[in-house]
Amino acid sequence: MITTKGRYAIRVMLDLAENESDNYIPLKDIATRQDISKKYLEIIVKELVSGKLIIGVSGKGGGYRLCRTPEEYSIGEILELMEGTLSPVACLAEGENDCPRKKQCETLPIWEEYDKLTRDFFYKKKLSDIVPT
Amino acid sequence: MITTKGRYAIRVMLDLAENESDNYIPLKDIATRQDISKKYLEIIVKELVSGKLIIGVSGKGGGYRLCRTPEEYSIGEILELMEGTLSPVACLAEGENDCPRKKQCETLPIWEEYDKLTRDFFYKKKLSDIVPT
DNA sequence: CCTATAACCTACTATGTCAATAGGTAATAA
DNA sequence: TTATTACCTATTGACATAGTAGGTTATAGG
Repeated sequence: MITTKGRYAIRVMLDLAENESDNYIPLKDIATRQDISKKYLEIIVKELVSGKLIIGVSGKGGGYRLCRTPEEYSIGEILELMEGTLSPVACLAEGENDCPRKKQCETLPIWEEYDKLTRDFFYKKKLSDIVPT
Repeated sequence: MITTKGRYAIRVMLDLAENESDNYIPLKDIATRQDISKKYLEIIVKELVSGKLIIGVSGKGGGYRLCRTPEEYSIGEILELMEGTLSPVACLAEGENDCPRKKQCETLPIWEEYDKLTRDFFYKKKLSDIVPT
């Protein structure tokens, strides 16, 4: 299940997209607009920064800013960064391909199919598809 | 994320479908064939029984048996029974429709779309689609 | 230089879920 | 009466989630 971290991250990215300008946007403003604890958002934006999805600048006049246009962000990459994996089943998540029953497993094809469905859906969906025009 | 309970439940159902006969199938046999702890499977089949997906009979010669044909079981209903919900996001799970931001939430449509995608996928997929013919 | 503002950093914690295990009781057929 | 089987209650270790708390560093403007 998609957690608050992933969902909040998308809302942060959206907020940045909607309030784009020459200035950096302070987290305080995002927290207020989105009605999410600033402290908790700190954890989330930190990961967005280290994942190179946004840029953060300290000090007065600082804040956060997107480093690409909204069309160039897929929801999938945001979610994958925050959740660690987009896989809806453990046996398909990265680094866990060691199931001894893999060859004989009759259910694996379903999970693979669903996994692909999920990936396609979220990678095709762009940030710009959500921003109101 | 789909848990072992859901995944094991499908394997149990499949095992029952593949080994269908006039006799009831003891859990011990399923556990051996599927290589899953019998103790853990007890929890799972218990829920399958109370959810009316299978029938259990105690005593010698007892065991479990499907109560419909494999064509009549959707993977979705098995998963939904075991996981509690099929919703991939908390805000859409049953009984949690109390998000105060619902009306203004820009991300809700994505979750709804993904939710529908997931439901359609798993409810269209039948147990008989997996059983080797 | 000083101060306000803002990001950044480390640590902690309550709660809950997951994936089992343990040990027993009740039902049924031969 | 005995072997077999489902059924029942309780417990547990490990881990993840959703935060909180409090401090340090960087930067712009006066």
